[in-house]
Amino acid sequence: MSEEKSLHFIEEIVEQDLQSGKYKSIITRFPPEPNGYLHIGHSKSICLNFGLAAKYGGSTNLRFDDTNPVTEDTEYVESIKADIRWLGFDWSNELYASDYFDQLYAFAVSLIQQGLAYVDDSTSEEIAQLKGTPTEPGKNSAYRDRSMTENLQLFEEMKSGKYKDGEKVLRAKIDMAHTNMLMRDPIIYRIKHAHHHRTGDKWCIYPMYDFAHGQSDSIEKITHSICTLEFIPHRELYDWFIEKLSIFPSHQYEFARLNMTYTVMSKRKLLQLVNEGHVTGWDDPRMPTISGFRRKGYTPASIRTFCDKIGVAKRENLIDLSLLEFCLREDLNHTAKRAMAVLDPLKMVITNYETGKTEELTSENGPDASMGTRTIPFSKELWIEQEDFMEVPAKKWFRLAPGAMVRLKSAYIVQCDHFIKNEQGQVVEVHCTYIPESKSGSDTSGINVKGTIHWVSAAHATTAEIRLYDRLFRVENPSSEEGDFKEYINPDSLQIISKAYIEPSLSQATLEDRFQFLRKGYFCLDTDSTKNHLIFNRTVTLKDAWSKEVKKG
RNA sequence: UGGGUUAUGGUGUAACGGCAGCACUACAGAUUUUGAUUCUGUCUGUCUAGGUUCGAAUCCUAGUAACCCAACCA
Repeated sequence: MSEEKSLHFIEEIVEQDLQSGKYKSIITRFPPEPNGYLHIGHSKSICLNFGLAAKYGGSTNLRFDDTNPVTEDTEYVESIKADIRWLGFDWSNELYASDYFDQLYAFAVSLIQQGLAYVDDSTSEEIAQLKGTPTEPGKNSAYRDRSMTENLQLFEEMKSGKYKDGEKVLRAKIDMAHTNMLMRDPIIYRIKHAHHHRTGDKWCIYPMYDFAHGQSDSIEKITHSICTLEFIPHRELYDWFIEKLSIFPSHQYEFARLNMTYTVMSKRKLLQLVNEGHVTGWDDPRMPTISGFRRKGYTPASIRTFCDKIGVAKRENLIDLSLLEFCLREDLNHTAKRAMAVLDPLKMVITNYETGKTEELTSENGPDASMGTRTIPFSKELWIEQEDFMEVPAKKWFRLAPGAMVRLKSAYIVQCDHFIKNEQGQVVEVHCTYIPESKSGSDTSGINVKGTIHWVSAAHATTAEIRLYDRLFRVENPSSEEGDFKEYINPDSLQIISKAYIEPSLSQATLEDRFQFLRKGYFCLDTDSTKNHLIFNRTVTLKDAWSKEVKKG
C-alpha cells in the first residue's frame, strides 16, 4: 500500500542520500523555541521529522532553540514536550541550544581569529542604516577593520559583562553589498543582561538564531535539517558558518508551512488572542494549538492522518479545515461510544404509556458489535429535541409533526396526536401514542417510518453543560484580509448550553472517553468538568444533509 | 530599481517526454432504527504567449502572478 504512494521531495532526497551512501542512517530534529504553545502547523513539522526517522530507520532529537532569554520560559518547554508525546512521538535526545553556549562562544572566537568576525560599537539604528535595502548595497561599518586582538579583547569584555545591552555586537565579516541581506555582516552575538530559563545568569551575551541553529545541527550530526520556506535565505549563511568553522556539514531543506482556513497560525497572533482575552487561554478549544485541539476532543491519530494527507511541498497553501474534520470524523466514527443527549429540550408525553413504569431498553454502543450494548431507561415522559418537531412540516420532513410517526431510537414508534403551546406561541409539549408492537429489536408492527430521533427519559436524565464551538474566524483567511485580523473574529464561536439532558450512563464519563451524541456530533468531557457539574465540549458536528436541504429552501 | 521561492479543478497533492490520477469539498442517487456511516455516480484543472518534439503539465524562450528577504526575534 505505502509503495503505491509517491514520495514527497524530502523523502526523495533522503532516499538518494541513503542509496548513494552519503549517510548510513539519518538524524532529524524538531527545534521549537520555547516561547509559546505548539499549534497544528508544528504538528506538520513534527510528523515530518519524526516520520522520516521512523520510516528510514533514523532518530529524531527534540532541541529547544532557546537563544533569546527574554521570551522563553520553562512553562513552554513542558507544554511542548507534553504535546509531542500526546501526538504519539518520542525523541531520542532532549537537547537545548543553550547546552552549546560554551561551544558556540568558542566558534565565535575562532571566527574572530580567522578575521571573519568583528565587534561593532554602532547603534542598532546605525547598523540598520548601513545595511542598505534589498535594492541598494550596504556600507561598511567604521568598526569593520578592527584588529583581531582588539576584537578578541572586546568580545571577551562583552562576555564578562563590561558593556550594557546594545552597546556592542559581534558581527560576521562577509559582504555588505551581498544581494542576500542576511549575508551583509549579520549580527551573531548580542548583549542581553537577562535571566535565562536554563543557564540562569551565567551569560550576558547570547548567540543569534543564525549562529546557533546550524551549529547545533552540526554538533548533533543532524543529516537533514528541515524547516519552513521563510528560512531559505538563511541557508546560505547556514552553509557559510559550517564551512568557515569546518564542522559537520548538516544540510537545510525547506518546505511550505501549513495554513488552514478560518484560523491564524502565527505565534504572535495566537499570543494576542490569548493576551487580549478573545479566548480563555492557549488550550481554549477554539485555538489551533495542539492543546486546544486536545481539549476539544481531537484524537492524535486524526491529526497524524491529516498531516499525512496534506503532503509536503514548497508551494504556499491554504488547507480546508474540512479535511481536518474529515480525518477526525473518520477516526471518531470507529471509536466513539454512542449515547443520547438532548440539547434543546421539548417535553414528550406518551399518553398511552403506563404512568410510573420504566423499561430498560438495549442500545448498541457503536457501529462495531465488539463495542457492546448498554441499557437506557424508557418511561412515559421524555425529552426530545425542539428542532425535531415542526408544527407545519416542511417538504421532505420526516421527523415529528402533527399526525406524523417517528421511531424513538432503540425504543418504539410513536405518533404525534397533539401539542401544547405557551402564551408566547412556542410549542412546549407534544403528546404521542406509542405502538407497543414496534419495540426495537422485536418489531412486529409492520410499520415503516422514515425518521428516527433521539430522546432521554425525563425522570432518569442527568443534566450537563454543553459547549458548542464554531470556527474562530468568519473569513477563510483572516491574515490576508484588510485591516486587523481580529476584526474577523467570529462573535458566535462559542455557544454555551447550560442545561442539556443526557442519558444516565453519561454521568460515568471520563476525560478519556469520546462520545457521539446521536445526531448531534462528537463530544468529550471538558477539563473544567466536575462530578457535580458535567461539561461536555462538542469536538465536531456530524455531517448534516438536512441543514443543507433547509438552506436550499 | 535587487535577490530568492513557487505556479496542476473550489482545496491539497501526484505525474520524472507517452491515457492528467488520488483525496477533501460540492452535487446526484442507493442503503440506513443516527437526514450519520457505508456504497455508486457527476461536475470542475496543467498561469499566459511562443517554440522544440511523432508526442509537452514536464524541455527551451519571453512574460505574468503570489510569497519571502532591509529585528541586537526564531
